[in-house]
Amino acid sequence: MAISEAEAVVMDVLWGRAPRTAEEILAEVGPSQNWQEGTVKSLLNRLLKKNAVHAERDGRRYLYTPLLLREQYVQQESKGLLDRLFGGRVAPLVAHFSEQRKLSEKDIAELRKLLAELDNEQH
Amino acid sequence: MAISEAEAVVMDVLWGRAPRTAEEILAEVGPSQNWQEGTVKSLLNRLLKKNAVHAERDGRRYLYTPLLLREQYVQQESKGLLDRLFGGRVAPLVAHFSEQRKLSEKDIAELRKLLAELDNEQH
DNA sequence: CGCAACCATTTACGCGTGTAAACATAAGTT
DNA sequence: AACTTATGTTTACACGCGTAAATGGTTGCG
Repeated sequence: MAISEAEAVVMDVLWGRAPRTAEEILAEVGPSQNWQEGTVKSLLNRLLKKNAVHAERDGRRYLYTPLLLREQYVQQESKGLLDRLFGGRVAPLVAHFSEQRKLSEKDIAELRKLLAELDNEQH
Repeated sequence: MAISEAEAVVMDVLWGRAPRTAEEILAEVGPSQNWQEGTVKSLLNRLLKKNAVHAERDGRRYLYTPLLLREQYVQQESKGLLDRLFGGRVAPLVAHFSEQRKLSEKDIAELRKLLAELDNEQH
């Protein structure tokens, strides 16, 4: 089962640093998200059921560690979008942003560099 | 309210050609999706409520036309992903696909061309 | 030992979604 | 006029999600 958006927020905290306690997660995420403790606990439990995190007892509390890797998650999400909207091809996606003028100077510079590197690997 | 994935499938048909009757939509989408008539009707009604499509009576049936443009939808979806996963920047997204070896030769060629064009516009 | 504090687990509830059955209505046919 | 057919509208239902209250267990303190 896919992990939901709220769950991904919790994962983000764990991807930043792990292991973490529920309390720490709440501290980091509570302000921006306005979540109560119970909310975070529920999300953690759902993530446990989905095998996206692991919990290890540490005295009276648990330490949570991500099992699902950020790379995997990003991969799934981006591939989904790419397939649904751009026929699975990257260039049309970039073209889309280009038309939308959403390419910054920095983006362009980095893309150039990226292509140059691909060129080098080539032979 | 955002339009859901199943709803987007219906929109896709309408983006391909419009106006269309419910029957035509079902004919195009039923085989791949295994949907019954009622399902398509429900989705159309929800899209109506969301003002994503317009329905015009034509005798005993309706002709459905998209109001939400494909460009708008693609824009929302891609921006959402970009912001959530890549800090709103395009280059990291492409880098991600590059690392994943998801750039085809064709992609690379097109990206090169795109950058060249951007270069021309520049001055 | 009994109670308070601290965490976690369970339960809850309204909402959107995917899917469809049931119902309504109008028009064509006999 | 009654019956059938074609279409759309309403209602339904299970499930995941966002959010949190209620409940339960364990540990430290008086």
